[in-house]
Amino acid sequence: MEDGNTSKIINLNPVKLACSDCGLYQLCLPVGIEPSELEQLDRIIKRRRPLRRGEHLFQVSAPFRSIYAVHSGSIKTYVPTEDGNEQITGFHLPGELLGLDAISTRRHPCAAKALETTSLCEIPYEKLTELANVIPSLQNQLLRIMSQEILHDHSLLTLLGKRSAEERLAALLVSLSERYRQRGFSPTELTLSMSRNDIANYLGMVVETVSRLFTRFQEEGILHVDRKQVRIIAPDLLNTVACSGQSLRSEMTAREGTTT
Amino acid sequence: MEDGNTSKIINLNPVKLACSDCGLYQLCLPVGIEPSELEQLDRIIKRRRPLRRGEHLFQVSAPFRSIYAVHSGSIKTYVPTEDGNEQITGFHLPGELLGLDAISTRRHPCAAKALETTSLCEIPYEKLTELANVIPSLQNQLLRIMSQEILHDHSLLTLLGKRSAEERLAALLVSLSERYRQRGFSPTELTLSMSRNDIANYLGMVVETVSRLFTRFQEEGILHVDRKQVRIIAPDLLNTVACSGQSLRSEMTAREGTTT
DNA sequence: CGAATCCTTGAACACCTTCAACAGGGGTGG
DNA sequence: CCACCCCTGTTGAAGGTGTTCAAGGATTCG
Repeated sequence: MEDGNTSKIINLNPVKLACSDCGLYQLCLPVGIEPSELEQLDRIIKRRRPLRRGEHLFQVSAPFRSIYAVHSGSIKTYVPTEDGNEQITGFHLPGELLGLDAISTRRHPCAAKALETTSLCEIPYEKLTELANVIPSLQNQLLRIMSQEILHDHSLLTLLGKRSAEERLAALLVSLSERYRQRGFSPTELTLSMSRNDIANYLGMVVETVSRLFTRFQEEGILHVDRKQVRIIAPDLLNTVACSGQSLRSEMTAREGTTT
Repeated sequence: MEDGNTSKIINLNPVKLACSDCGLYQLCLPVGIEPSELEQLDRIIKRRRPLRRGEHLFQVSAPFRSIYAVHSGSIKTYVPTEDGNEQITGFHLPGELLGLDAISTRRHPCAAKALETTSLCEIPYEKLTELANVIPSLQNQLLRIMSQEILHDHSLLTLLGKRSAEERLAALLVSLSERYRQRGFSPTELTLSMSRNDIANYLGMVVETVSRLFTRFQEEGILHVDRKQVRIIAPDLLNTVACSGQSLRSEMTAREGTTT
C-alpha cells in the first residue's frame, strides 16, 4: 500500500510532532513565518488520533471550531443531496487544508470522511485569528491560502464546466499526480484511495464511464491500471487529453462566446 | 433598462461616494465594522470612472494591486483557453467582490470585462491588509468574505459536476434571482446583461442548447422570455427544476457512491 | 439601408447513460 | 481450506440528451 518514499513522511505514531519537524511544513500554514512565530503556532496546533477508513472528521452542519491539515492519508469532503445521495466536493491529500469554507457560516457546509487511515493536525480557528492579529505575516499567509483555495476551485470549475468525460478523468489524474509530486511522492505511481464510485461522483459521471475510460486509457498506452494502483506511462499524452481532448473537440474554433 | 427600484442604488455620477452612503454597504466589506473604522476604510477606497461595455477592468496575468467591488452594472471574469477561446468563471453583480483569487499569486489568474456600463470601487490590497492589522474585526470580515467565496464556488462545483443542461440553466437563473433580491432588485424581473453565448460558455454547453432551454422553459410556463428580459413566472417550479430536474433524474436512488 | 452579430430552429450524429449481466476480491462460517 | 456471499469493478447493448452542422430570422449600429 505504501511505496518507498513515504516512509520519511508518514508517521503513524500519535507523537507530538512539531510543525518544524513535519515533512509537509512548507505546504501548510507556516510558509514564510519566523521560527519564533512558528513556535507560537506550534503551541496552538493539536494532533488527533488517526481516523480509520470511513470515519468522519466532521459531519455536515457541525459547528465550526477548527481548520484541519491532512498529515497523512486522505479525506473526501461531500454534501448530502436531497435525494439521499452525496455529491463529493473534494479529495484532500497530505499538506492540504480542510474547513476553510466554514468560516463565514460558522458551520461546516460539507462533511469530511477518511478514505483510508488518516492523521490530521487541528488548528483552533479562534486562536489562529488571535495569533494572526499579532503576527502580520501569519495574516498574510492565511489570506494567501484562502486565495489559493479560490484559485483551485476556479480551475476546477473550468474543468467541470465544459469538457468530455475523458478530459475530466485525465485532468483529475494530472491534478493528483501534480499534488503528489509537490508532496515528495512519485508523480507516476498513484495509489487511488477513493473508489471508482467516488471518482465518478466527483467528476459528474457514472461508474461505468469511469471504468471504461480507465480501460481505454490503458489500451491507448497512457496508463497501467491494476485496481487502485495506477501507473502513468505517458504523462505528456495524459496532459494532452486533459487539456484539449485527444479524439475530437480539439478544433472547436467556432466556439466564440464573447459579448464585446 | 432600469426598473423602478434601482434609482436609489445606481449613481452614475463619479462623485466621491462614501461607503456609509452606499446602498450596497452591507454587501461589501464594511459589515460589522464600527463607524470610526468605516471612515478609515473609506479613506483608502478609490472610485474609478465607470467602465463601458466591453472594457476590461484587468487582463489575465496583470499584476495584482487591488480588489474591486461592483457598485453598479456587471462584470464577467474569464480565462483564455489554449485554443484561443475563453472560459467564463463568473458573473459579478453589484455588491460583489473581484480579485480575491489573485492574492496568492499576486497576478490576476483571470481577466475581467464589463458586460454593461459598470462603476466600481477599488480597494488597494496593501492598504487593506495594513488596516486589517489594526482593526481585528476587518481581518475577520476579510476572512469571512474569502470563505464565502469558497463556499459559493463549492456550490457551483456541485452544480456543474453533475446535472443536466436543464438543471444548470435553472440553477443559474435561481442564483441570479436570489442575488438580485438581496440587492434590492426585483427577483422575478431579470435583465440578463450577458449574452446567450456567455451563459452557454459559463454553464459548459453550446448556445443552441441554451436557446432551446429558454424556449422550453417558456413553453412550460416557467419563464417569460423577451431577449434579455426574463420574467420568472413560476419561481417554485424553477427551483424544482434547478434542484432535482423535473423531467427525469429525480429517482436516481441507486446512485450510491461511498467508500465506506 | 446593409452588414455584422446574436439568437433561434431543425435534422443527424456522438457521447454518455441506463439497464443488465458477469468477473474478481475479501471476509465469514462451516 | 473451501464454499458462499457481498461488494466493487468491468463489460455489453439499447436508448436519450446534448452536440454538431446548417440555415434562416431578429436586432443593432454604422
